Amino acid sequence: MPLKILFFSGKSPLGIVFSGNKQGLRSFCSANSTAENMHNITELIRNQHWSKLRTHFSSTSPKTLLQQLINSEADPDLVLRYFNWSTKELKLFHPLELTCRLLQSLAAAKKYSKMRNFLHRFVQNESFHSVPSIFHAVSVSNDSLCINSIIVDMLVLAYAKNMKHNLGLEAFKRAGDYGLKLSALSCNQLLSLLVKKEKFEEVEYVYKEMRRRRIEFNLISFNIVINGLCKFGKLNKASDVIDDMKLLGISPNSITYTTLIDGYCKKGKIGKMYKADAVLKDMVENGIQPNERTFNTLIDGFCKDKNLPAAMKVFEEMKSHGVTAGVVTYNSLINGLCVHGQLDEAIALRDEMMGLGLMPNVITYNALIKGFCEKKMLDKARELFDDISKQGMVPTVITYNTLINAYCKDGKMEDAFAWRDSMLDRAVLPDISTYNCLIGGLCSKGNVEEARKITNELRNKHLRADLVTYNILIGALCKEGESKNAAKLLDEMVKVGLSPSHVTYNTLMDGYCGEGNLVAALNLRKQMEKEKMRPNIATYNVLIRGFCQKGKLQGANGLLNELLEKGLIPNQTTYEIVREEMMEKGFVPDIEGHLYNVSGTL
DNA sequence: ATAGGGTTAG
Repeated sequence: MPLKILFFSGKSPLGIVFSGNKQGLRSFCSANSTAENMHNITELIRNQHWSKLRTHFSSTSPKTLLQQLINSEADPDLVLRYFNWSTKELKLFHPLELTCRLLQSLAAAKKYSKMRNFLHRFVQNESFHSVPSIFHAVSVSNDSLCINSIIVDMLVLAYAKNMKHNLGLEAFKRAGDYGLKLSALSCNQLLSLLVKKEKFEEVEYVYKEMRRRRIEFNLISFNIVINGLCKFGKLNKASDVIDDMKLLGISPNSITYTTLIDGYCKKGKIGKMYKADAVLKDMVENGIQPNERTFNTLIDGFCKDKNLPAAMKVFEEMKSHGVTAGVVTYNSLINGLCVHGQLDEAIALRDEMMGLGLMPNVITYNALIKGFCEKKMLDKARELFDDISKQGMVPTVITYNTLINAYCKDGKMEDAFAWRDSMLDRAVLPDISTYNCLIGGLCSKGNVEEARKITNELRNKHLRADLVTYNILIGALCKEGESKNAAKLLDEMVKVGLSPSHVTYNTLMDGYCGEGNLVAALNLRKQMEKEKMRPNIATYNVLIRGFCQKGKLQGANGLLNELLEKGLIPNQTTYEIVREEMMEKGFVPDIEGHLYNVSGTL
C-alpha cells in the first residue's frame, strides 16, 4: 500500500482541498478485514448493484472509495465503471490525481480503447481543467514516461477530435516540455484541426517541432502539412516539404501532388496555372499516376482562371490517360461555362453527362441556375429549380440563395421574399447569406430603413449579422450620402467582434470620396494601416477616383506612383479611371508608359 | 484508419 498517497493531502490546481483523506484512513484501519471489504465492494461494482453499494457510503464517502479502490490496485475496468457511475449518478468530480491514476492503471493493463473513450468524455465534460494542471497531475502520480506518453498522446487526440485546437496545441507543447513522446496519429489529428481552423503559423510550428522531437512522420502527416502550407499560399514552402519527405524516404503519392496542384490553382500568383501544370508533369515523371481528383483540380483551376480552352484540353488529356470523368469533373466545366455565360454549352455538357449515366447533383443545378440567373433568364432558372425536385433531389440553401439573390438584383423583392417563405415550407433553413441577399435587395431599392429592420430581427431567427451584412449596410448608407452613419456601423461591427475586411474599408472610403471628403478617406486609410491591413489595389482605385473627381490630378498621379512602388498591380478599373478621368482632362499620368507596357490596349 | 477536387451573398 503506497502510504504516501494514502496520507496525501493538498490542493488541486483549482484550489479544491481534497477532503476525505483522513476519513479514508480511518475507515481503512477500522475495517476488520480491508481486503475482504474491498472484495465485497468490487463484486458489487462488477454486478452493478449500485443501491447496495450506496449503503457503504455511510462509513466511506464515495470519493474516498475511489481512492481506496485505486490504492488497492483493483481491476482497472471496475474502477473505471465506478468512476463513471459516480460521476454520472452522484454528480461527483474526482480530483485530477485520481483521474490520472485511473488512466495510468488502464494504460498499464493496455485498455487503450477504454482510455480513449474516457479521455474523449473527459475533454468534452471537464475541459475546465487547465492543461498544465493535467500534466502536473499525470507526472506526480506516476513516473513511467512510457505510460504517461500514452495518456498524454491520447489527450492530444481527444482535444483534436473535440475541435479544441488551443488546448490540443498547449498539450502538444507541454508534452515536449515533459519529454513525453507523441504518436503520428495524434499529431496528424492536431495538424488537421489546425489546418481546418486556418491556424497556419501553428501548423508550421507543429511541423517543425515534430521534426525537432523526432516524432515519427508518415505520408499522411506530410500531406496535411503540405495542404496547410498551400491553403496559406506558401507554395514554395510546400514544395520544399515534398523535398523533405523524399529525403526521409517517404514518397509523395497522388494526394500529395494533387494538393500542391490545388494550391497553385487557388493561391498561386503570376503563371500559377503554368506551375500547376508543371506539378502534374513532375508527378508523372515520378511515376505517380494522376487520378480523377487530380484532373478535376486542374480543370477547375483553368475554369476559374477563365481559360476554358485549357480546361477542355485537360478534360481530353484525362480521357487519353484512361481516367473517367465523374460528376465533379462535369460540375467544374459546367460552372466554368456558366460563369462565362456559355449556357447552351453548359446544358449540352449536362446532357452529355446524363447520357453517360452520370446523374447531375444539386451542385450541377446550382451552377446552371446561377448561370441563367446572371443572364436574367429567371424563368429558365426556375425550370431548372423544378428539375431538382423532379430528379428526386432536394434544393439546398445555396440553390435558394442563388435565386433569391437574382430576384433581389432584378428588383423583384416580393418574389424574393416569397422564395424565402417557400424554403421555410420545405424545411430548408435560411442562413445569413439568404438575409444578406434580401438586405442587399432592399438597400438597392433605397429601402435602407427596412434593411436595417430586418438586420435587427436576425437574432430572433438565431442568426447574426456577419461581415457581409455590415459591408452591404455600410455601402447602402454611403450611397445615401450618410457616410458618418456608415462609420458608426464600422465601429459597431468591431464591437461585436467582427473584423472589417478590405471591402469594408474600401466601401466606406468610397463613401467619403463620393461626398468629396478626401480628408476622411485618407484618415480611414491610416486607420486601416493601423489595423495592419495593407491597402489593396481596390483601395487605391477608390482614392484615385476620389482625387480625380475633385480635379486633384496631381494627387491622383502621386497615388498611382505610390501603388506601383508598393508592388501593387493596376487592374482594369485603374486603367478605366485613368483613361476617363485623367487622360480626358488632358493630364498625362506618370503611369502612361506603364499602361502601354502592361495592358497594350490603350 | 488520420490526407486531396465541384455550388451562394459584400
